Amino acid sequence: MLLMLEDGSKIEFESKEGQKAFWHTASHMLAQAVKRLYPETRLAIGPATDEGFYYDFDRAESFTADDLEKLEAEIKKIFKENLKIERFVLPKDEALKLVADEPYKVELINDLPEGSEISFYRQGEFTDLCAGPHLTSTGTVKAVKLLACNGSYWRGDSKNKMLSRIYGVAYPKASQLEERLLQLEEAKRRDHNKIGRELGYFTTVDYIGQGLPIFLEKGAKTLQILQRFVEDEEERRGYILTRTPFMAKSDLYKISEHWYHYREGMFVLGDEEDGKEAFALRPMTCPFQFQVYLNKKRSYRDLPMRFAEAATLFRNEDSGEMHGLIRLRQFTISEGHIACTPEQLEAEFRGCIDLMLFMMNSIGLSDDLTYRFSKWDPNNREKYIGSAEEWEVVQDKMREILDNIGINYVEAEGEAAFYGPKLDVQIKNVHGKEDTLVTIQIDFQLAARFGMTYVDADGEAKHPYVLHRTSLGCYERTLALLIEKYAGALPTWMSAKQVMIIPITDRQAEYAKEIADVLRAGGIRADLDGRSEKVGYKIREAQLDKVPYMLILGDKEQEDKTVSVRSRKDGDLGVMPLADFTLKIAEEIKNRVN
RNA sequence: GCUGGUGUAGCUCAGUUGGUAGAGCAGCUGAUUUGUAAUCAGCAGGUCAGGGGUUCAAGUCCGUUCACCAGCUCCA
Repeated sequence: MLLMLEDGSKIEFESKEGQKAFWHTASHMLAQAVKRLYPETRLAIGPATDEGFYYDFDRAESFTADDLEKLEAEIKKIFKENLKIERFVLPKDEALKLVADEPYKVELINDLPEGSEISFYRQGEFTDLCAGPHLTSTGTVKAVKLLACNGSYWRGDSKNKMLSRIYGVAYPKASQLEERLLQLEEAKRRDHNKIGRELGYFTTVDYIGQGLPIFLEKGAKTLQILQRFVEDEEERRGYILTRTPFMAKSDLYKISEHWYHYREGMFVLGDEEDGKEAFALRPMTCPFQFQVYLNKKRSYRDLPMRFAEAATLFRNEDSGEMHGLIRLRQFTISEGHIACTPEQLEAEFRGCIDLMLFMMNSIGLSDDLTYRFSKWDPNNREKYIGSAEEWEVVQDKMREILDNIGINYVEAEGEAAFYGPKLDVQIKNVHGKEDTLVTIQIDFQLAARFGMTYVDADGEAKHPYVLHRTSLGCYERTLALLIEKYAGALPTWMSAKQVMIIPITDRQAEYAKEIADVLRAGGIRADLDGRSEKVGYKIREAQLDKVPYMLILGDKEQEDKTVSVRSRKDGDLGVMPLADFTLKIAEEIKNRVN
């Protein structure tokens, strides 16, 4: 659908820019409705996003669900009024006069660089400071839905006042809105936090606490499968397995400086006041795994050294931060550190990316990833250690490697770790919210801090580079994304239960046991429902469990020593000898078919 | 941590202006022995998230703690 913009240009609604102009116009209509119904409200900002639009308001009481309905009705009036949208530009003094009653707008204008154009958009009685672009009239918007009202800080800073943010979506056709609302419903049906609980992956208990999930049979099993997969693959790739403590004396964290900079985020045990020893649960693995390196004097001939561990970490997150399996207080990461020489850095970095891609391909998430090159912020020096020159050199090296590999990344300033730049592998959850799944970091600082050295060919002691990396990411978070990707029905190779055996009557009970034994002996996770002997069959339950394969056994199958196979993916596969089925599923598991 | 919402049986939900806690599904027992989303009958299941307060009387009103959800901030 072609949209007309107020500057005379035309744009497709389906294009990203078109959608933004449309949603931005809708956000102005929301602000107009708010000013009509609640004139005492002060306006902050109201941009379009990739998903829709929002507007931040400052009002004594927050908006209720009832208010949202009224506002929706008022917006509908505004689009029926078909108000013309006009742009105009004012000099700074006149602009400030125009928005004198809107303190947030005054602040925005005062913060504009000197000499920049200050533009406004007017529709009917409503005028807003805005860079545009916008539609030509409010009549183009035909359908709107206000989705939620939440708090948000002015300018995204938690030191500032909390405002009320109203989220919404809008479309040129009612049918498009309906379609979008259906999509949102569908997303909820895939939400790992909902179906993960329903399908028996995990649960939470209020008297255990926030961010501490209980993994149920299915979740625990899948986590074990993933961990074994990672450990086997890393062993194949020359990693050295480590096993380090979950806690340490404060002394360790004083060397790493976590004690001074990350104290809030740690669970501290013991009494540090009385001169007694204080301990803390580990929030990261680095200083523990470094001790393996430090255990002996190292030569350049030892390098690269690759260490790996399924490392359980503890972070005392703020109470509002936890979310399903995405953000936890205790979690296990496929952790690893590589010590190497400068000459080995590129090959090792490439190796990390190759391993990460292998993992993501194996679990089927590789198509959903984006890459972020996280750099330091030269204007915020106190957040980072090391000199500007060192940072620039390492970042240039990292960019060069990334370009050589041909990874399509976005650069993000101020997202680096305090000791070096990162490649963050990002993924969006079912609600469109982005999180880091995997991270690979170059560290040119901590080796010196921990006294890690190697004797080089020239006899000099030197500090190695350290790569901090994960391969599969944090197991719990990755499981969450997998549950959402596959709507709870994981590929056969990582399914906690691969085959459900269903005898139709108790005459087949013995045969069913026989088949279960054969499959289990072949390493296939086959389940013979304990109640099958009594009840007959439980096909309905098996479907709900979304088992990849069901074997249905009747008199005929028993007599012919065959199985009737029903596949989750391919439906009814007919009757076949057990050996044929065993070969088929073993092949599928071996090749990790997703 | 901040803003808002939610909390009744394993699950989905009823529960009137405060007056003895209910249904369906799941579970158990018995019957049924069946070919792909619901066979029949019976039984059991609850400190209404947890303390506290108001009241003759609280699932319902007030306050508080906890947990869950959405968002902000922060992060793997």
